[in-house]
Amino acid sequence: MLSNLCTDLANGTLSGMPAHRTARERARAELTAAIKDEARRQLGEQGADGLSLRAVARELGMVSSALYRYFPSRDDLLTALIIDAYNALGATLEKAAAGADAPRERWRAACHGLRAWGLANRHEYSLIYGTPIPGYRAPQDTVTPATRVPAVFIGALRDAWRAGEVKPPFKGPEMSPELRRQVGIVRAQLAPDVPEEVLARGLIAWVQLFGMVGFELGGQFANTVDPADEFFTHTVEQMTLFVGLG
Amino acid sequence: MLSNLCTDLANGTLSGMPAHRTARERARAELTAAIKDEARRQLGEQGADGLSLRAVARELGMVSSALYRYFPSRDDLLTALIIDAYNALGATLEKAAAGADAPRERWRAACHGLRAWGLANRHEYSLIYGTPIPGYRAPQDTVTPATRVPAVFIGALRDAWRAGEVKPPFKGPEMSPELRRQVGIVRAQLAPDVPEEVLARGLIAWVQLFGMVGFELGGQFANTVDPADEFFTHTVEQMTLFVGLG
DNA sequence: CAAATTCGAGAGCACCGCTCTTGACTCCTC
DNA sequence: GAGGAGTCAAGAGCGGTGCTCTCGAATTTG
Repeated sequence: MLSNLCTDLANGTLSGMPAHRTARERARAELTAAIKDEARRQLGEQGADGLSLRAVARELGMVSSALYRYFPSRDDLLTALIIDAYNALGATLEKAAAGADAPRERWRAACHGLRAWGLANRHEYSLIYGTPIPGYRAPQDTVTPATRVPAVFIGALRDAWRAGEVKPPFKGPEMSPELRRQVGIVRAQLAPDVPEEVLARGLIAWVQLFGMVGFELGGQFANTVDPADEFFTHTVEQMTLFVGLG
Repeated sequence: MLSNLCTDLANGTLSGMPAHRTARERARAELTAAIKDEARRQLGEQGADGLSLRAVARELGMVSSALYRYFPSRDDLLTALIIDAYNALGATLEKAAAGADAPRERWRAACHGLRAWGLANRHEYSLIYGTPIPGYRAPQDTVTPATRVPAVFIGALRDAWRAGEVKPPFKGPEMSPELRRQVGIVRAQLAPDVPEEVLARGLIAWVQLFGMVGFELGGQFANTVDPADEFFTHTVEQMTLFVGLG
């Protein structure tokens, strides 16, 4: 349990700062970071399946068993990479959105930012949004970083609504009470003043966006709209209109 | 090469019929089927990663090396399962669509059929539409069966157009010449009379649909629209309207 | 019947995640 | 400053994986 605390500190999962009171702690923090870096490198080359603890240890010039002092299992190492990936993507989107002024431009920027990040870090993208790794259950630690990504989109939509800039182009079907309730959960947390109908459209566009990036990464567009740059841009415009941000 | 022919025959990948001239050929065909069945069983339990040639052989009471007489590698076994999955899904959707009369109802039926099949066969769904297995390249044999699935949707859209039932609810952005050309590839093959604008909307809805099923299977809807029945139905209606099939 | 082909079985290679033990090292406390 | 507590890298080892090769037996073919 003391060792767990140290691991948490080294992983940066606690809000407390490094401290590094002793040389041992500093060495531990550095080695933990080196392991994650090498693991991320291997992840980028061969994907999650190709990530081998033994290979990481080999590359770092140590024996495989030594690595278990830093990450109790392969899954724990993967969890650390997942958290880092969520944070990296979240930061990227926040930055991309911050570059635009009007809410609707922030929405567009976030869409294009997501695709760009996914194409540049396809294995990390697959790690967080791809087929779940069998037998792996994401621990609670991943929830908070994961929230940063949708927050960018919902934030843009919320601000657009407040500025009176959201006008859906056609009337959709009625929402059932249960669906209203479910959408209301998100609403209560992030956008209490936006109507459920608008949030539901945003959610549809959100899913469409991730479907598109997933299809492109999976090569499902082969022989049709591949390369997908034009289709992506066109679809973002269509879905932006659909949401009412056009 | 002769053995390849026999394998192809046993797999049913050639259009020729069994023949079974000798007892050996019959035994080979039966064992090949048994291997695929057991592999499919294990796939359904633990996913593609959990599929082990040794475990399949063990379960069938044979030695692992004997299995290589039937499938030259694990990837070949996976390929056979992929082809079967495409065909099973394709047949399911064709049947679901055939149950409806009006084209727009066939479209809806295909949407709901896809989700139902994906939920009932999640690992097979992931095999064909999930994150690509690293290092695995789908051979040409998978292309034709894969085409059956989109053909159902495009067929419904085409028939609806011919019946004059397609009316997009709002004018979208202009399509670039390059995007027109890309969409035109699909158009030329399956729906030569449907305008590119309509096909592009259909493609957007298509991607949205797979994004939704993928999100649901991946548990991405947790704590929001989960269970996703209501959201799925609502979104299908929205996207059906978006395409102009409403 | 004899030759050619196909088959199951076994041994073996290199890799994997993970566990346990051992001996050396560092740190904290008396 | 010396000891004990805690931490560390290393090694051996377990059971698992995909895959290759060889060998003798069975079956099909001529």
